[in-house]
Amino acid sequence: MQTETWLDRFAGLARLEPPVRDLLLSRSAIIAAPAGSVIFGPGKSPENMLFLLDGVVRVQQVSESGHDIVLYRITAGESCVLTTACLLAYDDYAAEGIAETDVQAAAVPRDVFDELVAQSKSFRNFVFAAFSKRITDLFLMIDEVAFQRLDVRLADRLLKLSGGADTVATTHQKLAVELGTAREVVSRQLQEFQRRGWISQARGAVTLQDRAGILKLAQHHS
Amino acid sequence: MQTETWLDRFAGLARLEPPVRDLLLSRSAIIAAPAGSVIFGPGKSPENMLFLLDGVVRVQQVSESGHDIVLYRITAGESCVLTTACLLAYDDYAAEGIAETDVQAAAVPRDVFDELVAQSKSFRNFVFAAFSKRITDLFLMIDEVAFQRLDVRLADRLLKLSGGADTVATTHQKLAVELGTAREVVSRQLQEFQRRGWISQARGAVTLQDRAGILKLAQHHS
DNA sequence: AGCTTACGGTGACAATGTCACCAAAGGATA
DNA sequence: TATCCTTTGGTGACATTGTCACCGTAAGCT
Repeated sequence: MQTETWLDRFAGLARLEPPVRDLLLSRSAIIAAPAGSVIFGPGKSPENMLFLLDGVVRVQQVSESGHDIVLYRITAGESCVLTTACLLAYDDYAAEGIAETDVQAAAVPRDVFDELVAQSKSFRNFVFAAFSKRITDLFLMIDEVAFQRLDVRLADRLLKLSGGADTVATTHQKLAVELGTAREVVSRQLQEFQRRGWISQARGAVTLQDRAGILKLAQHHS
Repeated sequence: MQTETWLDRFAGLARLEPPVRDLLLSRSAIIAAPAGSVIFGPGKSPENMLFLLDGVVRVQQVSESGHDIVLYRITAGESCVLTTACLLAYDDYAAEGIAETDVQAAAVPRDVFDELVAQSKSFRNFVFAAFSKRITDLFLMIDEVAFQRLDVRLADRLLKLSGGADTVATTHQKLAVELGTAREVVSRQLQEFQRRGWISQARGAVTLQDRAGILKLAQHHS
Protein backbone atom coordinates (compact mmCIF):
# COMPACT_ATOMS: atom_id res chain seq x y z
CA MET A 1 0.00 0.00 0.00
CA GLN A 2 1.43 3.30 -1.11
CA THR A 3 0.34 6.69 0.20
CA GLU A 4 -0.63 9.38 -2.26
CA THR A 5 2.27 11.46 -3.57
CA TRP A 6 2.67 14.20 -6.12
CA LEU A 7 3.63 11.56 -8.65
CA ASP A 8 0.00 10.56 -8.89
CA ARG A 9 -0.82 13.87 -10.51
CA PHE A 10 1.18 12.86 -13.56
CA ALA A 11 -0.45 10.31 -15.77
CA GLY A 12 2.84 9.23 -17.26
CA LEU A 13 4.51 8.70 -13.90
CA ALA A 14 1.81 6.77 -12.13
CA ARG A 15 3.25 3.39 -12.98
CA LEU A 16 6.90 3.99 -12.20
CA GLU A 17 8.82 1.13 -10.72
CA PRO A 18 8.88 1.41 -6.89
CA PRO A 19 12.64 2.02 -6.54
CA VAL A 20 12.40 4.74 -9.17
CA ARG A 21 9.45 6.29 -7.38
CA ASP A 22 11.46 6.41 -4.20
CA LEU A 23 14.45 7.96 -5.89
CA LEU A 24 12.31 10.63 -7.47
CA LEU A 25 10.49 11.40 -4.25
CA SER A 26 13.51 11.44 -1.99
CA ARG A 27 15.69 13.54 -4.27
CA SER A 28 13.16 16.14 -5.31
CA ALA A 29 12.09 19.24 -3.47
CA ILE A 30 8.75 20.98 -3.49
CA ILE A 31 9.13 24.62 -4.32
CA ALA A 32 6.65 27.48 -4.52
CA ALA A 33 6.63 30.75 -6.39
CA PRO A 34 4.18 33.65 -6.23
CA ALA A 35 2.17 34.85 -9.19
CA GLY A 36 4.22 37.08 -11.44
CA SER A 37 7.61 35.69 -10.55
CA VAL A 38 10.04 34.67 -13.24
CA ILE A 39 10.65 30.94 -13.01
CA PHE A 40 13.37 30.88 -15.61
CA GLY A 41 14.66 33.21 -18.24
CA PRO A 42 17.69 34.72 -19.91
CA GLY A 43 20.45 34.77 -17.38
CA LYS A 44 18.42 32.71 -14.99
CA SER A 45 18.62 29.16 -16.19
CA PRO A 46 17.02 26.68 -13.85
CA GLU A 47 19.17 24.13 -12.12
CA ASN A 48 16.30 21.69 -11.93
CA MET A 49 13.72 19.99 -14.02
CA LEU A 50 10.28 21.06 -12.89
CA PHE A 51 7.09 19.08 -12.48
CA LEU A 52 4.27 21.54 -12.10
CA LEU A 53 1.92 20.57 -9.30
CA ASP A 54 -0.26 23.65 -9.13
CA GLY A 55 -0.78 26.79 -11.12
CA VAL A 56 0.13 27.94 -14.61
CA VAL A 57 3.43 29.01 -16.10
CA ARG A 58 3.45 31.12 -19.23
CA VAL A 59 6.44 30.72 -21.51
CA GLN A 60 7.06 33.64 -23.78
CA GLN A 61 9.78 34.86 -26.00
CA VAL A 62 11.38 38.26 -25.93
CA SER A 63 12.72 39.36 -29.25
CA GLU A 64 15.65 41.74 -29.65
CA SER A 65 13.26 44.12 -31.37
CA GLY A 66 11.19 44.32 -28.20
CA HIS A 67 8.45 42.17 -29.66
CA ASP A 68 7.07 39.53 -27.35
CA ILE A 69 5.06 36.46 -28.14
CA VAL A 70 3.53 33.79 -25.94
CA LEU A 71 4.88 30.39 -26.92
CA TYR A 72 2.84 28.08 -24.71
CA ARG A 73 1.64 27.48 -21.19
CA ILE A 74 2.48 24.75 -18.72
CA THR A 75 -0.39 23.70 -16.50
CA ALA A 76 -0.47 21.48 -13.44
CA GLY A 77 0.33 17.88 -14.31
CA GLU A 78 2.77 18.86 -17.02
CA SER A 79 6.51 18.89 -16.89
CA CYS A 80 8.72 21.64 -18.05
CA VAL A 81 10.85 19.71 -20.49
CA LEU A 82 12.11 22.94 -21.85
CA THR A 83 13.89 23.56 -18.64
CA THR A 84 15.41 20.16 -19.22
CA ALA A 85 16.55 21.30 -22.60
CA CYS A 86 17.82 24.41 -20.94
CA LEU A 87 19.68 22.31 -18.38
CA LEU A 88 21.86 21.21 -21.23
CA ALA A 89 22.30 24.87 -21.89
CA TYR A 90 22.61 24.76 -25.62
CA ASP A 91 22.75 28.46 -25.60
CA ASP A 92 20.80 30.86 -23.51
CA TYR A 93 17.56 31.06 -25.34
CA ALA A 94 15.52 34.20 -25.07
CA ALA A 95 12.44 32.52 -23.66
CA GLU A 96 11.27 33.12 -20.15
CA GLY A 97 8.82 31.33 -17.89
CA ILE A 98 6.51 33.46 -15.80
CA ALA A 99 4.17 32.23 -13.09
CA GLU A 100 0.69 33.39 -14.03
CA THR A 101 -0.72 32.19 -10.73
CA ASP A 102 0.84 31.08 -7.49
CA VAL A 103 2.76 27.99 -8.43
CA GLN A 104 3.94 24.80 -6.78
CA ALA A 105 6.37 22.44 -8.41
CA ALA A 106 8.61 19.49 -7.71
CA ALA A 107 12.20 20.27 -8.59
CA VAL A 108 14.41 17.42 -9.75
CA PRO A 109 18.14 18.09 -9.95
CA ARG A 110 19.93 17.52 -13.17
CA ASP A 111 21.91 14.48 -12.09
CA VAL A 112 18.81 12.80 -10.67
CA PHE A 113 17.02 13.43 -13.93
CA ASP A 114 19.85 11.75 -15.82
CA GLU A 115 19.79 8.79 -13.49
CA LEU A 116 16.05 8.40 -13.84
CA VAL A 117 16.28 8.41 -17.61
CA ALA A 118 18.93 5.74 -17.39
CA GLN A 119 17.08 3.49 -14.99
CA SER A 120 13.45 3.65 -15.92
CA LYS A 121 11.79 2.86 -19.20
CA SER A 122 8.56 4.47 -18.02
CA PHE A 123 10.39 7.66 -17.20
CA ARG A 124 12.03 7.65 -20.61
CA ASN A 125 8.66 7.31 -22.26
CA PHE A 126 7.35 10.17 -20.18
CA VAL A 127 10.22 12.44 -21.09
CA PHE A 128 10.20 11.69 -24.79
CA ALA A 129 6.45 12.01 -24.99
CA ALA A 130 6.73 15.45 -23.42
CA PHE A 131 9.41 16.50 -25.91
CA SER A 132 7.37 15.12 -28.72
CA LYS A 133 4.25 16.98 -27.74
CA ARG A 134 6.14 20.20 -27.27
CA ILE A 135 7.68 19.99 -30.70
CA THR A 136 4.48 19.11 -32.50
CA ASP A 137 2.78 21.97 -30.68
CA LEU A 138 5.47 24.32 -31.88
CA PHE A 139 4.88 23.07 -35.41
CA LEU A 140 1.22 23.92 -35.09
CA MET A 141 2.08 27.32 -33.73
CA ILE A 142 4.37 28.10 -36.65
CA ASP A 143 1.59 27.14 -38.99
CA GLU A 144 -0.82 29.39 -37.14
CA VAL A 145 1.45 32.40 -37.01
CA ALA A 146 2.38 32.05 -40.64
CA PHE A 147 -0.97 31.28 -42.21
CA GLN A 148 -3.93 31.84 -39.92
CA ARG A 149 -5.98 34.99 -40.11
CA LEU A 150 -5.72 37.22 -37.10
CA ASP A 151 -9.43 37.43 -36.33
CA VAL A 152 -9.60 33.64 -36.22
CA ARG A 153 -6.60 33.45 -33.91
CA LEU A 154 -7.98 36.14 -31.64
CA ALA A 155 -11.37 34.48 -31.38
CA ASP A 156 -9.68 31.20 -30.57
CA ARG A 157 -7.46 32.77 -27.96
CA LEU A 158 -10.31 34.59 -26.26
CA LEU A 159 -12.18 31.34 -25.81
CA LYS A 160 -9.10 29.58 -24.46
CA LEU A 161 -8.23 32.38 -22.08
CA SER A 162 -11.77 32.57 -20.77
CA GLY A 163 -11.62 28.98 -19.65
CA GLY A 164 -15.38 28.89 -19.69
CA ALA A 165 -15.82 32.07 -17.69
CA ASP A 166 -17.83 34.99 -19.01
CA THR A 167 -15.16 37.62 -18.93
CA VAL A 168 -11.47 37.65 -19.67
CA ALA A 169 -9.40 39.99 -17.53
CA THR A 170 -6.72 41.20 -19.89
CA THR A 171 -5.61 44.24 -21.81
CA HIS A 172 -5.36 44.76 -25.53
CA GLN A 173 -1.61 44.85 -25.14
CA LYS A 174 -1.52 41.46 -23.45
CA LEU A 175 -3.73 39.97 -26.12
CA ALA A 176 -1.34 41.37 -28.70
CA VAL A 177 1.54 39.52 -27.02
CA GLU A 178 -0.54 36.34 -27.00
CA LEU A 179 -0.74 36.50 -30.76
CA GLY A 180 2.55 38.18 -31.55
CA THR A 181 0.93 41.20 -33.14
CA ALA A 182 0.47 44.90 -32.36
CA ARG A 183 -1.88 46.40 -29.83
CA GLU A 184 -3.62 48.54 -32.43
CA VAL A 185 -4.46 45.49 -34.46
CA VAL A 186 -6.08 43.80 -31.49
CA SER A 187 -8.03 46.96 -30.70
CA ARG A 188 -9.43 47.08 -34.22
CA GLN A 189 -10.41 43.43 -34.18
CA LEU A 190 -12.09 43.74 -30.80
CA GLN A 191 -14.03 46.72 -32.06
CA GLU A 192 -15.24 44.62 -34.93
CA PHE A 193 -16.19 41.79 -32.54
CA GLN A 194 -18.06 44.30 -30.43
CA ARG A 195 -19.84 45.72 -33.46
CA ARG A 196 -21.06 42.21 -34.17
CA GLY A 197 -22.33 41.89 -30.62
CA TRP A 198 -19.94 39.08 -29.74
CA ILE A 199 -18.24 40.89 -26.88
CA SER A 200 -18.46 43.97 -24.73
CA GLN A 201 -15.44 45.80 -23.45
CA ALA A 202 -14.31 47.58 -20.35
CA ARG A 203 -10.90 48.81 -19.34
CA GLY A 204 -8.82 45.68 -18.80
CA ALA A 205 -11.65 43.28 -19.49
CA VAL A 206 -13.42 41.59 -22.37
CA THR A 207 -16.82 40.05 -21.74
CA LEU A 208 -18.00 37.32 -24.04
CA GLN A 209 -21.62 37.97 -25.01
CA ASP A 210 -21.98 35.47 -27.81
CA ARG A 211 -19.76 32.45 -27.40
CA ALA A 212 -21.37 30.73 -30.36
CA GLY A 213 -20.49 33.55 -32.72
CA ILE A 214 -16.90 33.63 -31.54
CA LEU A 215 -16.62 29.87 -31.69
CA LYS A 216 -17.87 29.76 -35.25
CA LEU A 217 -15.08 32.08 -36.34
CA ALA A 218 -12.46 30.32 -34.23
CA GLN A 219 -13.29 27.01 -35.82
CA HIS A 220 -12.06 28.15 -39.19
CA HIS A 221 -8.97 26.30 -38.02
CA SER A 222 -10.29 22.97 -39.13
CA MET B 1 42.93 0.53 -32.18
CA GLN B 2 39.55 1.07 -33.73
CA THR B 3 38.86 1.29 -37.45
CA GLU B 4 36.95 4.27 -38.76
CA THR B 5 33.17 3.94 -38.61
CA TRP B 6 30.23 6.18 -39.35
CA LEU B 7 30.14 7.10 -35.68
CA ASP B 8 33.16 9.28 -36.20
CA ARG B 9 31.13 11.64 -38.33
CA PHE B 10 29.12 12.64 -35.26
CA ALA B 11 30.92 14.87 -32.84
CA GLY B 12 28.66 13.85 -30.00
CA LEU B 13 29.15 10.14 -30.58
CA ALA B 14 32.90 10.01 -30.98
CA ARG B 15 33.55 9.20 -27.36
CA LEU B 16 30.96 6.53 -26.79
CA GLU B 17 31.92 3.69 -24.51
CA PRO B 18 33.21 0.72 -26.58
CA PRO B 19 30.37 -1.69 -25.73
CA VAL B 20 27.86 1.00 -26.67
CA ARG B 21 29.69 1.66 -29.92
CA ASP B 22 29.49 -1.98 -30.76
CA LEU B 23 25.82 -2.17 -29.97
CA LEU B 24 25.08 0.84 -32.13
CA LEU B 25 27.16 -0.45 -35.02
CA SER B 26 25.93 -4.00 -34.96
CA ARG B 27 22.25 -3.17 -34.64
CA SER B 28 22.06 -0.36 -37.15
CA ALA B 29 21.67 -0.58 -40.89
CA ILE B 30 22.97 1.78 -43.54
CA ILE B 31 20.19 2.86 -45.83
CA ALA B 32 20.13 5.03 -48.93
CA ALA B 33 17.45 7.11 -50.57
CA PRO B 34 17.49 8.99 -53.86
CA ALA B 35 17.01 12.73 -54.12
CA GLY B 36 13.37 13.68 -53.96
CA SER B 37 12.16 10.68 -52.01
CA VAL B 38 10.01 11.15 -48.96
CA ILE B 39 11.91 9.89 -45.91
CA PHE B 40 9.01 10.29 -43.53
CA GLY B 41 5.69 12.00 -43.57
CA PRO B 42 2.01 11.77 -42.76
CA GLY B 43 1.04 8.16 -42.97
CA LYS B 44 4.64 7.15 -43.29
CA SER B 45 6.13 7.28 -39.87
CA PRO B 46 9.66 5.93 -39.68
CA GLU B 47 10.39 2.80 -37.71
CA ASN B 48 13.92 3.93 -37.02
CA MET B 49 15.90 6.80 -35.70
CA LEU B 50 18.12 8.17 -38.42
CA PHE B 51 21.69 9.40 -38.32
CA LEU B 52 22.34 11.25 -41.52
CA LEU B 53 25.66 10.29 -43.06
CA ASP B 54 25.41 12.05 -46.40
CA GLY B 55 23.09 14.49 -48.05
CA VAL B 56 20.41 16.88 -46.90
CA VAL B 57 16.87 16.25 -45.72
CA ARG B 58 14.36 19.08 -45.84
CA VAL B 59 11.61 19.00 -43.23
CA GLN B 60 8.54 20.94 -44.17
CA GLN B 61 5.03 21.29 -42.97
CA VAL B 62 1.93 20.91 -45.03
CA SER B 63 -0.98 22.93 -43.75
CA GLU B 64 -4.60 21.94 -44.25
CA SER B 65 -5.03 25.13 -46.20
CA GLY B 66 -2.48 23.95 -48.72
CA HIS B 67 0.16 26.33 -47.43
CA ASP B 68 3.62 24.86 -47.03
CA ILE B 69 6.55 26.09 -45.03
CA VAL B 70 10.07 24.76 -44.61
CA LEU B 71 10.78 24.08 -40.93
CA TYR B 72 14.45 23.14 -41.03
CA ARG B 73 17.04 21.01 -42.73
CA ILE B 74 19.05 18.07 -41.49
CA THR B 75 22.55 17.86 -42.87
CA ALA B 76 25.16 15.13 -42.68
CA GLY B 77 26.39 14.65 -39.13
CA GLU B 78 23.04 15.48 -37.62
CA SER B 79 20.46 13.16 -36.25
CA CYS B 80 16.83 13.24 -36.99
CA VAL B 81 15.52 13.54 -33.44
CA LEU B 82 12.18 14.43 -34.82
CA THR B 83 11.86 10.97 -36.18
CA THR B 84 12.58 9.92 -32.63
CA ALA B 85 9.76 12.08 -31.44
CA CYS B 86 7.68 10.57 -34.16
CA LEU B 87 8.69 7.10 -33.04
CA LEU B 88 6.68 7.78 -29.95
CA ALA B 89 3.92 8.69 -32.32
CA TYR B 90 2.32 11.42 -30.32
CA ASP B 91 0.00 11.98 -33.15
CA ASP B 92 0.72 11.97 -36.82
CA TYR B 93 2.13 15.41 -37.32
CA ALA B 94 1.79 17.00 -40.69
CA ALA B 95 5.51 17.44 -41.24
CA GLU B 96 7.36 15.50 -43.89
CA GLY B 97 11.03 14.86 -44.55
CA ILE B 98 12.19 15.00 -48.14
CA ALA B 99 15.62 14.07 -49.42
CA GLU B 100 17.00 17.10 -51.21
CA THR B 101 19.99 15.16 -52.44
CA ASP B 102 20.85 11.50 -52.54
CA VAL B 103 20.97 10.49 -48.94
CA GLN B 104 22.74 7.92 -46.79
CA ALA B 105 21.80 7.29 -43.21
CA ALA B 106 22.28 4.86 -40.37
CA ALA B 107 18.95 3.54 -39.15
CA VAL B 108 18.66 2.59 -35.50
CA PRO B 109 15.58 0.62 -34.46
CA ARG B 110 13.39 1.95 -31.74
CA ASP B 111 14.27 -0.62 -29.12
CA VAL B 112 17.98 -0.18 -29.72
CA PHE B 113 17.56 3.54 -29.34
CA ASP B 114 15.87 3.03 -26.01
CA GLU B 115 18.58 0.69 -24.82
CA LEU B 116 21.30 3.14 -25.82
CA VAL B 117 19.63 5.93 -23.92
CA ALA B 118 19.47 3.69 -20.88
CA GLN B 119 23.04 2.52 -21.02
CA SER B 120 25.14 5.44 -22.13
CA LYS B 121 25.46 8.83 -20.58
CA SER B 122 27.22 10.15 -23.68
CA PHE B 123 24.36 9.01 -25.83
CA ARG B 124 21.86 10.68 -23.55
CA ASN B 125 23.77 13.92 -23.80
CA PHE B 126 23.80 13.61 -27.55
CA VAL B 127 20.07 13.02 -27.76
CA PHE B 128 19.07 15.78 -25.38
CA ALA B 129 21.43 18.24 -26.98
CA ALA B 130 19.80 17.48 -30.31
CA PHE B 131 16.32 18.01 -28.89
CA SER B 132 17.45 21.18 -27.21
CA LYS B 133 18.92 22.62 -30.37
CA ARG B 134 15.85 21.73 -32.36
CA ILE B 135 13.53 23.44 -29.93
CA THR B 136 15.59 26.60 -29.62
CA ASP B 137 15.78 26.72 -33.41
CA LEU B 138 12.01 26.49 -33.59
CA PHE B 139 11.78 29.36 -31.13
CA LEU B 140 13.98 31.45 -33.37
CA MET B 141 11.88 30.51 -36.35
CA ILE B 142 8.66 31.59 -34.65
CA ASP B 143 10.26 34.90 -33.85
CA GLU B 144 11.35 35.30 -37.44
CA VAL B 145 8.00 34.41 -38.97
CA ALA B 146 6.13 36.64 -36.57
CA PHE B 147 8.35 39.72 -36.51
CA GLN B 148 10.97 39.78 -39.21
CA ARG B 149 10.48 41.74 -42.40
CA LEU B 150 10.16 39.66 -45.49
CA ASP B 151 12.95 41.31 -47.46
CA VAL B 152 15.35 40.59 -44.60
CA ARG B 153 14.26 36.97 -44.42
CA LEU B 154 14.51 36.52 -48.17
CA ALA B 155 17.99 38.02 -48.30
CA ASP B 156 19.06 35.76 -45.47
CA ARG B 157 17.59 32.70 -47.09
CA LEU B 158 19.19 33.40 -50.45
CA LEU B 159 22.61 33.56 -48.84
CA LYS B 160 22.04 30.34 -46.92
CA LEU B 161 20.68 28.49 -49.93
CA SER B 162 23.59 29.61 -52.08
CA GLY B 163 26.06 27.97 -49.73
CA GLY B 164 28.75 30.21 -51.12
CA ALA B 165 27.94 29.51 -54.75
CA ASP B 166 27.11 32.29 -57.19
CA THR B 167 23.72 31.11 -58.25
CA VAL B 168 20.80 29.51 -56.47
CA ALA B 169 18.80 27.05 -58.54
CA THR B 170 15.27 27.53 -57.31
CA THR B 171 11.93 28.94 -58.33
CA HIS B 172 9.98 31.79 -56.85
CA GLN B 173 7.43 29.27 -55.64
CA LYS B 174 10.05 27.27 -53.77
CA LEU B 175 11.44 30.39 -52.15
CA ALA B 176 7.90 31.25 -51.06
CA VAL B 177 7.64 27.87 -49.32
CA GLU B 178 10.99 28.49 -47.65
CA LEU B 179 9.56 31.59 -46.04
CA GLY B 180 5.95 30.57 -45.69
CA THR B 181 4.67 33.33 -47.94
CA ALA B 182 3.10 33.66 -51.39
CA ARG B 183 4.85 33.37 -54.70
CA GLU B 184 3.78 36.84 -55.81
CA VAL B 185 5.39 38.38 -52.75
CA VAL B 186 8.71 36.69 -53.51
CA SER B 187 8.51 37.82 -57.12
CA ARG B 188 8.05 41.44 -56.05
CA GLN B 189 10.92 41.32 -53.59
CA LEU B 190 13.24 39.71 -56.10
CA GLN B 191 12.35 42.41 -58.61
CA GLU B 192 13.34 44.99 -56.04
CA PHE B 193 16.60 43.16 -55.35
CA GLN B 194 17.27 43.09 -59.07
CA ARG B 195 16.50 46.79 -59.40
CA ARG B 196 19.14 47.40 -56.78
CA GLY B 197 21.63 45.32 -58.73
CA TRP B 198 21.94 42.69 -56.04
CA ILE B 199 20.80 39.79 -58.16
CA SER B 200 19.97 38.79 -61.69
CA GLN B 201 17.28 36.34 -62.58
CA ALA B 202 16.64 33.57 -65.02
CA ARG B 203 13.91 31.00 -65.14
CA GLY B 204 14.51 28.76 -62.15
CA ALA B 205 17.67 30.53 -61.04
CA VAL B 206 18.77 33.52 -59.01
CA THR B 207 22.32 34.77 -59.44
CA LEU B 208 23.87 36.74 -56.64
CA GLN B 209 25.64 39.79 -58.09
CA ASP B 210 26.29 41.74 -54.91
CA ARG B 211 26.66 39.52 -51.89
CA ALA B 212 27.65 42.47 -49.73
CA GLY B 213 24.43 44.32 -50.45
CA ILE B 214 22.33 41.28 -49.69
CA LEU B 215 24.30 40.51 -46.56
CA LYS B 216 23.83 44.02 -45.25
CA LEU B 217 20.08 43.64 -45.47
CA ALA B 218 20.10 40.11 -44.09
CA GLN B 219 22.02 41.20 -41.04
CA HIS B 220 19.14 43.30 -39.82
CA HIS B 221 18.57 40.17 -37.76
CA SER B 222 21.02 41.21 -35.14
C1' DA C 1 4.04 21.16 -84.88
C1' DG C 2 0.68 21.19 -81.20
C1' DC C 3 -0.31 20.40 -76.39
C1' DT C 4 0.43 20.85 -71.58
C1' DT C 5 2.43 22.37 -67.57
C1' DA C 6 5.53 25.18 -64.87
C1' DC C 7 7.13 29.65 -64.23
C1' DG C 8 6.85 34.28 -63.62
C1' DG C 9 4.49 39.19 -64.22
C1' DT C 10 0.76 42.35 -63.13
C1' DG C 11 -2.89 45.21 -61.05
C1' DA C 12 -6.47 45.69 -57.78
C1' DC C 13 -7.68 45.05 -53.48
C1' DA C 14 -7.79 43.22 -48.50
C1' DA C 15 -5.44 42.34 -44.26
C1' DT C 16 -1.99 43.44 -41.18
C1' DG C 17 1.91 46.22 -39.23
C1' DT C 18 3.82 50.78 -38.00
C1' DC C 19 3.89 55.41 -36.53
C1' DA C 20 2.52 59.50 -34.38
C1' DC C 21 -0.50 61.20 -32.08
C1' DC C 22 -4.62 61.89 -28.63
C1' DA C 23 -7.92 61.38 -24.59
C1' DA C 24 -9.67 59.16 -20.74
C1' DA C 25 -9.23 56.20 -16.54
C1' DG C 26 -7.01 54.99 -12.58
C1' DG C 27 -3.35 55.33 -9.07
C1' DA C 28 -0.17 57.82 -6.40
C1' DT C 29 1.05 61.76 -3.86
C1' DA C 30 1.26 66.44 -1.97
C1' DT D 1 -9.00 67.61 -2.88
C1' DA D 2 -5.95 68.93 -6.55
C1' DT D 3 -2.18 67.53 -9.24
C1' DC D 4 0.80 64.46 -11.51
C1' DC D 5 1.81 60.24 -13.82
C1' DT D 6 1.17 55.84 -15.85
C1' DT D 7 -1.71 52.65 -18.15
C1' DT D 8 -5.08 51.79 -21.34
C1' DG D 9 -7.28 52.39 -25.44
C1' DG D 10 -8.76 55.20 -29.91
C1' DT D 11 -7.58 57.18 -34.40
C1' DG D 12 -5.89 58.24 -39.07
C1' DA D 13 -2.29 57.93 -42.37
C1' DC D 14 0.61 55.12 -44.39
C1' DA D 15 3.78 50.89 -45.45
C1' DT D 16 4.06 46.10 -45.91
C1' DT D 17 2.30 41.75 -46.89
C1' DG D 18 -1.36 38.47 -48.54
C1' DT D 19 -4.94 37.23 -51.94
C1' DC D 20 -7.18 36.93 -56.25
C1' DA D 21 -7.79 36.82 -61.02
C1' DC D 22 -5.72 37.18 -64.70
C1' DC D 23 -1.91 36.96 -68.50
C1' DG D 24 2.16 35.61 -71.44
C1' DT D 25 6.16 32.90 -72.10
C1' DA D 26 9.43 29.03 -71.59
C1' DA D 27 10.22 24.28 -71.33
C1' DG D 28 8.97 19.57 -71.83
C1' DC D 29 6.27 16.01 -74.18
C1' DT D 30 4.12 13.44 -77.96
